[in-house]
Formats: sequence, C-alpha cells, structure tokens
Amino acid sequence: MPQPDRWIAHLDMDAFYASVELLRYPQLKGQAVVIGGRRADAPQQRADGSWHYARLRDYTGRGVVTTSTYAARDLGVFSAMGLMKAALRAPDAILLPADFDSYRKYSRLFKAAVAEVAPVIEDRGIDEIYIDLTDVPGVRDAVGHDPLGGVKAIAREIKNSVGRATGLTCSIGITPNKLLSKVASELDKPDGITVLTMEDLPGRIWPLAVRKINGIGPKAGDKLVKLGLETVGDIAAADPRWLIEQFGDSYGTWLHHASHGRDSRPVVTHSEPVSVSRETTFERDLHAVHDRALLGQIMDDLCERLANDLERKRYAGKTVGIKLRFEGFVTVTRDLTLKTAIRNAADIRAAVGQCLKRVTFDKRLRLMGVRISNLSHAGQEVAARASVNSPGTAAAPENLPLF
DNA sequence: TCTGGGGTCCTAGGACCC
DNA sequence: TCTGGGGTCCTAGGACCC
Repeated sequence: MPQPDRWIAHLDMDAFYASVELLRYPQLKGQAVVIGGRRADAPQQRADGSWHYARLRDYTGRGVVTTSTYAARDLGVFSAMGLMKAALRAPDAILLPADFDSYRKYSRLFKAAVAEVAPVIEDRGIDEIYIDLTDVPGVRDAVGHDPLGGVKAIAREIKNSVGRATGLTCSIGITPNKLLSKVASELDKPDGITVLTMEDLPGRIWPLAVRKINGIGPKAGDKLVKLGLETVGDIAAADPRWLIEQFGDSYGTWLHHASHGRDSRPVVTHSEPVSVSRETTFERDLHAVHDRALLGQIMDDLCERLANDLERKRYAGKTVGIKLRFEGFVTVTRDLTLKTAIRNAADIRAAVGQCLKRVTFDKRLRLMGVRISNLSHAGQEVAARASVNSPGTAAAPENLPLF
C-alpha cells in the first residue's frame, strides 16, 4: 500500500470547558451541565458541606450556551444555543459561569503535552490543534511494514501525554491532510482515534452530511441541500462546472476538491494576528439619544480594554473600526484608516468618534464593538500621542447624536 | 425563546496612481 | 469625437470558525 506523503493529525479536546469544570466539581460527573451566561452564579458550598448550583430554569436575560456536557447534549442542549431556549429543554441542568483564565491554563498544558511528542503544531483556538506527524520518528520508521500501526501508536502516546498533564480526554483524527483529519476527529468522539487513508473516502466520508466539512456553514449547507446535494458524496458526484455556476469560481472549485478529500494546506506553526477587537452585547437594547451617556461610557470602556490588549501584546494599528448591532440583529461596520499607527485609548476613542458620525441611529442598539487592524509591532518608544489624525476625506455632514 | 465574543478570509466597488 | 489597463489601498458586508 502506498504511504501518503503526509500524516496530519487533528486533535480536539472533548467538551473542553465543561470537562475543565468537572475537574473542579467532580461531583457533577455524569450530570447535565451547561457553561455560559453573562454572570451565572458560581456554585456555593453550604455550612453542612452540600452544594448549591444555579439551574438553567432560573436564568433570565441574554446569553448563549458556550459548552455543554454530553449528558446535557442528550437533552438537546448544544453550543451557541440561546440560554432561554436551552432552559426549556433542560430546566434542571446546572449552569456554571465561564472561567476563561482556567480554560486558557489547561489549553497551555495540553498543547505543551502534545509538543513533547510531536512538535509541529498549528494552533486552532483554545481547544484544538493540527499536528504534522510526518517526520515524527515512530511514523517514518513504520514505512514499509505497518504505517497505520505506527501512526496509531503515536496518537495513543499523544492522548496519554495530554491525559497525564491535564486529566482530560481528547479525540484525534489522522489522515493525509487537514481537511480530512478535521472530519475524522469527530467520527469517534469522545476519547477516540480515527485513522483514514484516501481509500476510506467513499466508505467513511462520502456518506456524511455536507455540513460536516469545515468551510461549509449554514448558508452554503442550506443551498447545497436545496440543490439536492445532501452528502459529501453528492458533491463529489456533481459536475465541477455546475458547482462553479452555482457557487462561483473560487468556492465552487473548493467544494469539488474538498468533496474528493483534496487539501494541500500546510500545518502553520506561527502566525501574526490580523486584528484585535472588543465588543459587548447589552442587557437591554439601548436608545442612541435616551441612553447616550451610558453608550458613551460603554464605548470609553471598550476603547480602554482594547488599548490594554494592544499594550499587553505590543501592537499598534492604523485602522480603527466600529461595529454596531441594532435590534433586529442588523449589523453595521465603519472603518477609518489613519496616517500613523496608534495604540492608546484616547486616540482609539477619537477615531471611533469619527466612525460614529457616519452611522444613522434609527433603531435601538444591542451591541457595540471596537476593532483595530493594519497592525504593526509597537516599538519600545511609547505612546507619544499620535497627533490627532484627521481623516483624509472631507468631514461627513454633522450627524447627531454622537457619543 | 431570538441569536456571545473573539477571530479569519473573501468579495466587490471606488479612489488613485502610473 | 467616448474612453487602456494594471496595481494597490480603502471600505462595507458577509460567511465561517472556535
């Protein structure tokens, strides 16, 4: 059997946030637990030693499920679901507040544990990574006799290392590329290992729903199904010229390749951030005039936090953008590119003010955000305030209210 | 019962320059 | 006498992902 030219692993931590919480509250093992909510109450131990937990049914307000345990998923509660909807399905489920500091700590621990076994790692967020196993000794050595066995042994070694370092389980998919490995890691979850070669494509990948492919989201998924393409195999069987007619040159071509399991993207071990942002959804929708002072304060605060992030990460940026989401979920963005890179809160706030002038406020607001992009490494020389950068274009007509 | 917060990448039109 | 062509930057929106 020909050996693929690469072996790429995708490792996904099992129900990551929920599993980290279970390390802290082991008595909750097996129960329906949901992480999420703006300010859910942390569990409290009573004088008699028993615990009091917030329940989903008691939650009021905005917010979504961040993660749920497998027991909660059995009740129909999944990530990104609104908490009020989740409460209808699982009123007795326990609700825990998210503790991102803790999740980041375990994220560092599991990645370091993997790196001891296989060092070529691409970060894909807090709970998943790609790993290039091609040049790991146990893999190369196995060429000729038992390549799949060699790869599986490495996967077991990685899982053991992660388990020792964190007490957590993960699922691993290993295939010739990132696209297939991402799918494969889901096929035996939790705590599984799935190794696939190109020969497994018709049997294991083609029967899957189109949405299982990373890159086919809600919109493209709906459109494919409406066109009669429900499985990955349906896409693979479609005429590529027809796919291009339906989805455009770039996406149509990609769909064709993806459905045939073709993907040559490398594992990227280092990347620079493109943008940094902060945003917040309000407890209630706010009125641009009536709540003007409050909105101004919230925006001051967002700029302050963004400036702190830039300071900590040692970046400055030339393009400042705002994001506003109105009632009805209509989202508007405005950008302004300055002549020099900035990083402090006052300069960001001034640019935000310019952006705000170009927005019409005819509905209540539910979210505001600030973003900075066009990033450069901020030098050691600090914060001589960039001279007030006026936009190159003529000033927009005065447009009230402005906060 | 409406839908968090942090990101990346792509598209498309217009400005502007050579 | 009606009309180039390419390249790059900027802006706005949208799809998608964790």
